[in-house]
Amino acid sequence: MSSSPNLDALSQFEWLIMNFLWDMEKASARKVMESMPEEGQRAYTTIQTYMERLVDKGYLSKEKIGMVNFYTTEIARESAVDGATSNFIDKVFQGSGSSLAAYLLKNNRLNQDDLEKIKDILEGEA
Amino acid sequence: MSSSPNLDALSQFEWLIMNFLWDMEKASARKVMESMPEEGQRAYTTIQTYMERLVDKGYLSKEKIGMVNFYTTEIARESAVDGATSNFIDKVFQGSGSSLAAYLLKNNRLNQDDLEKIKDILEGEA
DNA sequence: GTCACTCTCCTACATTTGTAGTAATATATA
DNA sequence: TATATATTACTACAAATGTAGGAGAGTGAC
Repeated sequence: MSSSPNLDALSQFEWLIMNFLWDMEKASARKVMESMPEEGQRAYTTIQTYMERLVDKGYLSKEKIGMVNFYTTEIARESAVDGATSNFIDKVFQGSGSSLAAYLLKNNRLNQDDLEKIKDILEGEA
Repeated sequence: MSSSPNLDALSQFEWLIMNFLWDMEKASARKVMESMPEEGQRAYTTIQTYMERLVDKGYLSKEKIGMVNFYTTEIARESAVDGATSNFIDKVFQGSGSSLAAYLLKNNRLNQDDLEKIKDILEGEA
């Protein structure tokens, strides 16, 4: 809902957590832990620590209900995606979004369906 | 030339350095320092430290000529870009390259020229 | 009421990252 | 040759990140 206060880049694991929270709206650390995929398996307290730090960074807020903390996102997914994408393009593609786009198209990162969808978007917009 | 041994993610600043080295083929720390843009201004020894660490990580190699160290890339730009892009797509777009592509198209990250080029690519490939 | 369980809060600690100073050495110059 | 300058190698240190254990407080089952 709010605009990003300062955009610390999120780590891989922080994104895992945030993505889950953006989908769920609100969840406890336990819930987050249980939802983690293979690579996301960490000790319960590790997850807790991550989430507390995300609160410190302003990405999450917490509300205690009974004895359990529930966490909610404070930053809109769009802003986070936006910031991350900008940074990524800046550092890896030296600021050129089209280089990234060209790269995606040329490196078989998109399947036929994707290409069709993109074509549709292009037709619709241009 | 070689394939990436282990793909530590590079930081913003490390990308600045690597991008310069990929363009120059070979350069001294001083040269790298002088080439840095505004945001890349750091003490000379800071640049040195970064470069030494990139050697440790296997991204660069150094060769001493006279009393000066010259650094060369050991990892192909393509592998690095590839790894970074995969990681980025995984963490931010949950593995969906087409989501990223769609995002680029929808968020005015591409200008008219870019769009034309992309259309050309699509026509050529599909 | 007691035991087992679970949760929060606090603490800890190794590693990585960002940043740079200093000592020793080589080199160019006056 | 003495001096200023440039370079490397080494060291340092704070902050951030990854990871988790332990103490203490509720709670549910008996």
